[in-house]
Amino acid sequence: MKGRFGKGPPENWPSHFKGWGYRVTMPRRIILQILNNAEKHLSAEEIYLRAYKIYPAIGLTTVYRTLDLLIKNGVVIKVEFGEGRARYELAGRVEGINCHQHLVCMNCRTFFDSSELTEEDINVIKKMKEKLYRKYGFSVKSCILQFYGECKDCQKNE
Amino acid sequence: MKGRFGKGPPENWPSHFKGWGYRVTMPRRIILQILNNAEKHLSAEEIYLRAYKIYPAIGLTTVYRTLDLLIKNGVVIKVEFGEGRARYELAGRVEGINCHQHLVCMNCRTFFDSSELTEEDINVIKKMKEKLYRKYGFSVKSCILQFYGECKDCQKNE
DNA sequence: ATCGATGCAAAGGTTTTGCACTGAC
DNA sequence: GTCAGTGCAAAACCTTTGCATCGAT
Repeated sequence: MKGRFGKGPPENWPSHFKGWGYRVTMPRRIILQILNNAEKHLSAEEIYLRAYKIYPAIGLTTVYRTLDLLIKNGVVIKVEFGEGRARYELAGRVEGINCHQHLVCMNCRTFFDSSELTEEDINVIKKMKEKLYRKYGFSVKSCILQFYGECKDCQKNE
Repeated sequence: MKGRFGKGPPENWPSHFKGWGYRVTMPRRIILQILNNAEKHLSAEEIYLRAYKIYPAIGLTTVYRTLDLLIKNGVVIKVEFGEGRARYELAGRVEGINCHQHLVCMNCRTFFDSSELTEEDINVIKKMKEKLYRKYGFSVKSCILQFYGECKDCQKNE
């Protein structure tokens, strides 16, 4: 199971599992489809439950293993919001970088996406990316901007 | 154990545990001291091991509970690098926001800080903060910019 | 003296591993 | 027919909880 990280996700990934040298199986097809249709960051268990409805033979183990594979190939990003479980989302490519913006309420622990990066934001991130390459030889593939604070509701109930 | 999130860390926090209405105990003093001297992001176990050398009576449970307390009071930030365990670091306040920049190698899983935010970077983050408040009523207290990619060494061995 | 804080042991929850079986190539 | 991929059960981990005891105030 060699990671091909760096090549980025092929356009038609379902069939391109093969392109990476991996076998195309039902669980893999389904997991990718679920991630593609996901309206939010899903946990491994949530992915498992959705997959189960379509293909009850699936095991949670396979979900974890497939996610690892997709992460290694740069198709999926693993995110953690301090809940004690990881969440996964498709890496959407913007300007050569996959960039996600998350808000986490430190009080009630809710979290959500805010994918509202302006052109200016993206330019700054691109500059940071270049600087990190010059300075550390580190090649940035994706980035997560996680803001912690208090959500509207929690501020009210202060 | 009421969180006082939002007030920010007092300048002389060891003695100010008391200021928050909490008792000043040996474990708390030691854990804070360890975090203060830490050269990197420490896991709960690493903190425990360091504390143990100074005060062998300490328990891992207390480490977790003290960290929760410090997080709730905005003194410590909990970070996750996808290792399956959390790490903790002191929240250094910059321009009203605690901001951290992390690099994580998706191949070898090493990670490190790059706390090199330019004035421009900080301005952009401040703008984002303001926008998030206007748009969602979300009050940003700290932010983590996590870059995922490949480190120098892993690129060589490709 | 009170009651918050602690340590231990046990529980809880997520993720990983071992192994025999299955199915994609 | 091979061997990568799978599912199950068990193991491994990290973190939290219950409870009796300790100690800061």
